[in-house]
Amino acid sequence: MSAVAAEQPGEPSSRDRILDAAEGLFARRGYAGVGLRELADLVGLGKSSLFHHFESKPQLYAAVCARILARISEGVDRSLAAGGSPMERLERVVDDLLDLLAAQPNDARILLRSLFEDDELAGETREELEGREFTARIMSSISALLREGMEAGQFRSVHVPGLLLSLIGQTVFPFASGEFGQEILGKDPFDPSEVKRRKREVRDLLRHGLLAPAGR
Amino acid sequence: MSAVAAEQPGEPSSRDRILDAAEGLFARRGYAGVGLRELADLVGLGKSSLFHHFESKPQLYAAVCARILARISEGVDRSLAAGGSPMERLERVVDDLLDLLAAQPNDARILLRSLFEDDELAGETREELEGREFTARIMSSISALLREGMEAGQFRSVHVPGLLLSLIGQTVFPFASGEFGQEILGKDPFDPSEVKRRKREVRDLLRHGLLAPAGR
DNA sequence: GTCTATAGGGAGATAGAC
DNA sequence: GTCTATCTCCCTATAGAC
Repeated sequence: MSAVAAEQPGEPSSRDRILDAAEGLFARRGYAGVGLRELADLVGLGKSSLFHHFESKPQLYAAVCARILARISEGVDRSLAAGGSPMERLERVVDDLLDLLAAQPNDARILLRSLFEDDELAGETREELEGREFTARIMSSISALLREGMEAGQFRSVHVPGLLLSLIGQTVFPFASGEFGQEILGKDPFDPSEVKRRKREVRDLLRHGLLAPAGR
Repeated sequence: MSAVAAEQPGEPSSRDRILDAAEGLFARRGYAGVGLRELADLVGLGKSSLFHHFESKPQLYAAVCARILARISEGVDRSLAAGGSPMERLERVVDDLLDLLAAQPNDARILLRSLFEDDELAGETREELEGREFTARIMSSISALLREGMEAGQFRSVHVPGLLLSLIGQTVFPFASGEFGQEILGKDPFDPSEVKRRKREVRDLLRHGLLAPAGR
């Protein structure tokens, strides 16, 4: 079903507990800021045991990123499957993505952080290739949707790649902005009422910024 | 004139050369990913000499951030000073900010990265307080502009803090997205033609997403 | 699959000569 | 204002017992 092995609900494997803990640490302090000693302590293992589950620190980081991208890619696939007009599908993708980012507080930060670390991940490990595939899949799905909406005349003519970056900035960034976002908003960006508000904001900007004049 | 001491053009001081080099390194690898040894080598100094100019690594980092925020704050002040309708001023602020981020390739990354490092900078150094003041000044200026536009009836009714985060996502994020942005766009986000395109994109989204129906 | 022990190196920071 | 030398600590990773 998924590229990540299916797991029965029960007690999570050591591998999964390591991934969970690493995700939180990497989100807070970034790749270089996390020590394997700290991670091992958090999981309740000896430091060396980590190397039984992952070859190296870069590979562990890539696995954390790949798992997040897999979640998002599957979410986007699900959101797009339900059908509807291009605008209906786009709004559903955005809504569901915001719900997903709100439910997984580490995702937005790790995603943005990973974009900034061009250097670290220069390898060709399985996890890294997986992550790149998921990214490509997500981007091409949404690009296709935008092009379809333009061809159907529902969207005005826009530069698709540019709009993709704008959308990421509007959806992912607020959940990664941490204390800054909290201070600006006056409340936690992850608060359900704030998530709802953001959905409305993005939707309004899309409707008035994307719909062709004929559609208004 | 400015909170940062005025400097004659001539050969830059050691302090400035350290700040310049540190800015580039922090942008590429983040706070924890940069070693002072590497920084010292890059500047052409011994590692210990850095401590003559800065008390500690966190303070150096805060100084780098404060300098960037000072540049942006001054830019925003200048952009707002010229007058015009709220929409004209908002568009000018955005245009000038995009020009500034394009001209200073490290700024966007360091700004976003610094938002993610809630932990590291818990201190109360002069540099850090300065940075927070600049941030507050920038945010309150733009917030006031948005509120003025709403009260004047030129902007539709929006949630000001939420729109602030959206604007940051649309303007700052693309310049921080590095190789990812380059791959999506098919060209360097810092390329003049792409900067021009982004100005147009943000402006179009603002015009069609912000203007009150009566203004259309 | 987890552990202890350790290798080999780099980190931030300080002391004190020049 | 820059240097060399050094302190102490932590890092990733490996070896090998259990």
